[in-house]
Amino acid sequence: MAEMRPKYMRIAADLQGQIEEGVLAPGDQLPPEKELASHWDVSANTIKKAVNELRKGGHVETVPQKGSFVTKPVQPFVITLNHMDLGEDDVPGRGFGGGEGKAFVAEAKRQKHEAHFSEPTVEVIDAKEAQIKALGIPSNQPHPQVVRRSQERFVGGKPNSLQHSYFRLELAIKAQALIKTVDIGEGTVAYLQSHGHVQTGYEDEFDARPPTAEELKFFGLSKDSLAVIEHRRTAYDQNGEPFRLTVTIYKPGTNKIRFIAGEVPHEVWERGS
Amino acid sequence: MAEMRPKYMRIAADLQGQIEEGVLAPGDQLPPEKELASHWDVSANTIKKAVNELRKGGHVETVPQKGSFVTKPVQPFVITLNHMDLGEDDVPGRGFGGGEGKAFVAEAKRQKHEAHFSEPTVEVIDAKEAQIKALGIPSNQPHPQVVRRSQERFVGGKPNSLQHSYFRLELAIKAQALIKTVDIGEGTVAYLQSHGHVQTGYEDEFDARPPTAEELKFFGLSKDSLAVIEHRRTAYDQNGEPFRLTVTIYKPGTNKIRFIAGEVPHEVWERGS
DNA sequence: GAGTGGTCTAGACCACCGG
DNA sequence: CGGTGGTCTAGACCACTCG
Repeated sequence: MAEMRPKYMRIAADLQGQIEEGVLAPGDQLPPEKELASHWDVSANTIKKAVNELRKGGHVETVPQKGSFVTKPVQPFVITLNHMDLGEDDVPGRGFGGGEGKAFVAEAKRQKHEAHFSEPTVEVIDAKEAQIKALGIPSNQPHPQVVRRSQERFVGGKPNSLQHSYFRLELAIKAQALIKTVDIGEGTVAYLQSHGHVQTGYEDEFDARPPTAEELKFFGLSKDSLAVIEHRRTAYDQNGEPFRLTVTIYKPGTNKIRFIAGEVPHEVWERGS
Repeated sequence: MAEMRPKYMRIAADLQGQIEEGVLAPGDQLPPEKELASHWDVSANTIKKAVNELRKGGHVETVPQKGSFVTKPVQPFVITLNHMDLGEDDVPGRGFGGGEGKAFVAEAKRQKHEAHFSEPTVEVIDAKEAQIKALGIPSNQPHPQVVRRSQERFVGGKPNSLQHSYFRLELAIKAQALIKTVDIGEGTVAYLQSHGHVQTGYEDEFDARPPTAEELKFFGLSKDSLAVIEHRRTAYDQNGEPFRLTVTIYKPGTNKIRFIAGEVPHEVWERGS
């Protein structure tokens, strides 16, 4: 018989089976690694590799020095990225375009989730290559700097996503609310429109990557967890100039990120409500 | 002084520095793990953890029993998902909507990439929950089955993405090309339109998850590599019925997945050309 | 057959958490 | 304080690839 799969894979599969059958219920703490090791009569490192597999699959979350816990299934928060926010089709309930602050809370409420967000932190930082390119900053500028507004967003009391918006320095001088550490209630789109930049289009990009240390801390996870999803939106104004770069980091599983095109049934829009 | 970061993190950072400075050039093989271990005077496991970090960051790719190699930077293949494929706006060069076969090769060519794809493999399989839901199969149906068409896609001779399309069994009986193991030259959208299903809209969803064993094999990677990006498109016809589910698996880094809304400058559309 | 990474052991010490 | 997971060692054997 032999079972040529590595031990740690077998143990991971065993544990996953126990989770699926409810022997280990959502929220339960796994037995300590030492106990698991003696149960299967393997060394501690082998158990670590097994638990690692479960972590990568999103079945458990490990908090260092406390324990590993079976992930609670959550009603995912549906994030519809192509809100009809470019003109007349601004129908309530048709997505919120990943907007700042209040738009986020309103959309969560519609989906019967409680949500809140931190006050933004604002910094002027040296621009990185990606930000220079996205914002179309001329390359002859010696030490390009940008304004970064960051917010932490929570759904159901738990960390949901991190959002960073980048603006050219000149823009923040014209539109000073950008450098205040206060949420822009009307939304940045409306606010910047009143300062001469109408958002007429945007380009969205998606990537998956391992979380940074900061992100791990925010999401409360240990190393070797899931990858995060990075969504970058470059917004263009009526002159075809990029004027905002918004980067949002999501933990997979708790969010459902989608885009809708053309005609789809009403129920599809309403999903998640 | 002390440097309290774990050794494996320091070593990973060292190696990454060597890659960035060109000491280790793209395509180069890393020294064998044993050699690295003696160089830093640490045990083999510590080196493994260090190399692991690089793998997760996409800086090296490891082929078991051969070695670890510095990732070659690639001109990413730009995949614009909201091709104007819903009507009159079908402008060449404006994305290919993740289409099957020939559309994929044509888009690659426009971006000056060589591309090819495998003949599709076609199977009738027991439908999984996600497929039943997406295709709107009635829940009173006892043993729901679906047709799955799968293609492997290559760019520049290297594995690029895996695409699986799912259809209801009844549809494949009406539209028999779906169950032939031959690429549908005109594209499934056009083909199914001539069989009474006009694609009038779609819903796209994104996720990140660890690769399955099959995907690891296809991409030629070892375990503990990057997460993959999963893109699911549910297509709706003129009656608001879902009639196709297409799931595409991308390796991050080699592809740039994007969505465009509203008016953006021409250069944006042309990026990647 | 030599070289590679993958798995595994049986220990050890540490840092952080909670009561 | 005891309990937890995180790091680390110094070995071992295996499976696979390639010349």
